[in-house]
Amino acid sequence: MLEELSTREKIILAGAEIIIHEGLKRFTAKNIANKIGITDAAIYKHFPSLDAIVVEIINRYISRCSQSVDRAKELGLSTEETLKQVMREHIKVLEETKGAVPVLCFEFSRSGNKKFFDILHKFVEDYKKKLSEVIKKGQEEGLVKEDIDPSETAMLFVGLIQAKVFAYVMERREGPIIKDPDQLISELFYGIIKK
Amino acid sequence: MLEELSTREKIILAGAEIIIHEGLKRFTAKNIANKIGITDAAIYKHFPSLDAIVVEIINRYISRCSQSVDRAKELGLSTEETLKQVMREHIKVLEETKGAVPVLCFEFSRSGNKKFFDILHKFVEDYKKKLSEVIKKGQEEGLVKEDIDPSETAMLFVGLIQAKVFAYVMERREGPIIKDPDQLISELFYGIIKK
DNA sequence: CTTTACAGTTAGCATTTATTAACTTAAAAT
DNA sequence: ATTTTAAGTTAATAAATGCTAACTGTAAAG
Repeated sequence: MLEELSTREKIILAGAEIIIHEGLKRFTAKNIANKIGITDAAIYKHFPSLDAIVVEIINRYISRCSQSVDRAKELGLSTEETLKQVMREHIKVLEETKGAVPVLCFEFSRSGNKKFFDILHKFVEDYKKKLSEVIKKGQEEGLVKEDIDPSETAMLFVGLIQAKVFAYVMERREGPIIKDPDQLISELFYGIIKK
Repeated sequence: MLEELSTREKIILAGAEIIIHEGLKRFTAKNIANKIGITDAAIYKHFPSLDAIVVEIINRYISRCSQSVDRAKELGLSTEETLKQVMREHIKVLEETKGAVPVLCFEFSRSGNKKFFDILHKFVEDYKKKLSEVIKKGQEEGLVKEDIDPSETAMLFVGLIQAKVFAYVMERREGPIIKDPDQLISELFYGIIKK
């Protein structure tokens, strides 16, 4: 294929792949190095520490997610369509990253590592805020129920998508994580009960 | 408090607490032992390996979840109330296990560890089957929308709960994971959109 | 040409980890 | 009263891990 990738880039990709397919316990310098045909020590020519690789992986995911929300908002759609578009964009990013970052969130939000926590926390807060605004607008327009908490629901959005990754993995499926994004969105929007 | 707990029991509780509050990387014999005032070697008087502790934590959660579905079904409630009761029971188990199992699911579903994966897989399939039956009954009775897939929706149940654990962890909250279970159930049932 | 910088190597160090072995002690069983 | 067992200890081992240091080759810059 296109072997034009720099070693730095290969490290990031191999690292993400390990997290996705083998779990955090296998995210070690040796495993990453093996995967791309160098030695573990060579990793440190490109990154000061393994933590730095994780930071890079997270930051890339975060910026893509944030951008995708902004992109959806800029389309000038109705509130309902904006919300749906945001979800669709999020699902797209998730598919491409196979849900690696949720795993990282789970682990590093609790690892006592302030650096990670601050990055992840800031991201989640930012994302929640952006989404909350759309939901709040929906409430003002009489579209969304008044008794729901916008920021709670925003987190539900994010979490729900991540849970789909779990189902995907547990059912040993191949192909897309979310078969029918619009069905999922519709269930969240209109519930599962008739009328 | 009630110091009547056996060491074995303390190990399981301390282990779960470490997983939820400090992450999997800190799930080590030494950390568990420190938490309950014994040495790491003493752990092995009660469990053959650390993996065995994880298996025990997962199995307990699983059997309680399964039981709670059966219990809810036996109450002879309406389909709608049965579904709600199942969710309430599941949330109760989740709270009592402090959300450790969803975290483990995320990690071990991709760790390549066949032992863990098989346990989780069996659980998910079983749980999905039981719940699907209730949902299907709901569809036959005209309660639940026809265009939803029962087993997909069963997984949605599980996923919703995972989403809540994610939010709980990311927001560094204390206390209950799900503040208002009935609100959550209602959102799933009736959606977030008005009418 | 020579120098310098880069990107890799091998070797090694300090630490951590899971686990085991050998020993102690106190309580329960005989 | 003696033996056995359970549950703890300390000490040790082997392997893995993160990371560093010293070295090597290559290729661009001067």
